[in-house]
Amino acid sequence: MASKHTAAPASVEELLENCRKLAGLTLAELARQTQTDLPFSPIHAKGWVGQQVEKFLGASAGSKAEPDFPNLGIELKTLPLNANGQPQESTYVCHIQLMALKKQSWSQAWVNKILQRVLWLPYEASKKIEYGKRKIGHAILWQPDPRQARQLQQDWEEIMDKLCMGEQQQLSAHHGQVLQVRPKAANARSLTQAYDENGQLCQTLPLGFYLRPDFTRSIIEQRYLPR
DNA sequence: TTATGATCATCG
DNA sequence: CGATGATCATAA
Repeated sequence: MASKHTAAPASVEELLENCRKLAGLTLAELARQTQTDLPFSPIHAKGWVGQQVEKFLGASAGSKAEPDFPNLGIELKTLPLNANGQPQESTYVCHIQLMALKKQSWSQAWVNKILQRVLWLPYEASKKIEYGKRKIGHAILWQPDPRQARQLQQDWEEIMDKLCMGEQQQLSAHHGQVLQVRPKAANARSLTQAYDENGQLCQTLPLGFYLRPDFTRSIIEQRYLPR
């Protein structure tokens, strides 16, 4: 379903070429490209940049069982940068299905599949810059290096161990070196079902996986290392 | 309601 | 003042 969307790119090259067209654009120019208006109040349009970039690049929207570019196996993530050119916030990766987390292996984990190939698209998010004048940067097609892969798997296994034991109440964003678990909900009153320590159904906060800012920081810094 | 896109705002 | 927990918008 891509009625209002650009056609999905057929190749990585095509996708990267489209990214080059985005590089340097301001958010106001992006809005023109996607035939949208800049949000009246950015505070009430938190996901706006990500959604417009999806539209521009022809990512599949609202899909839940596939990466943004299913044929390429690539996940798209916009990466807001602060005034110092660094990620300030954690990056949401995916929802955690608390009712279906039995006996998953890291290699089969949805969060792992998403993170196999990520197209990072950094952009200026400093509030010192007027919203419409913030610029989009150069895309980075990334795959975790061995060390990063190890860190991710380690955190995931620690987290999943607790979740599988029904200990989601004892989990917090404090766990995990690079991958963390945090609430992912409309608000603190929206609950979802899960099993508690005794295997009994209970109501709990919906959770999601997030990447810590230090981790995404290291990803964009990799680009400046000699190869 | 669940999942996507995220940032906000308070607290330690 | 950075990180955690809370919150906002939208699609299906």
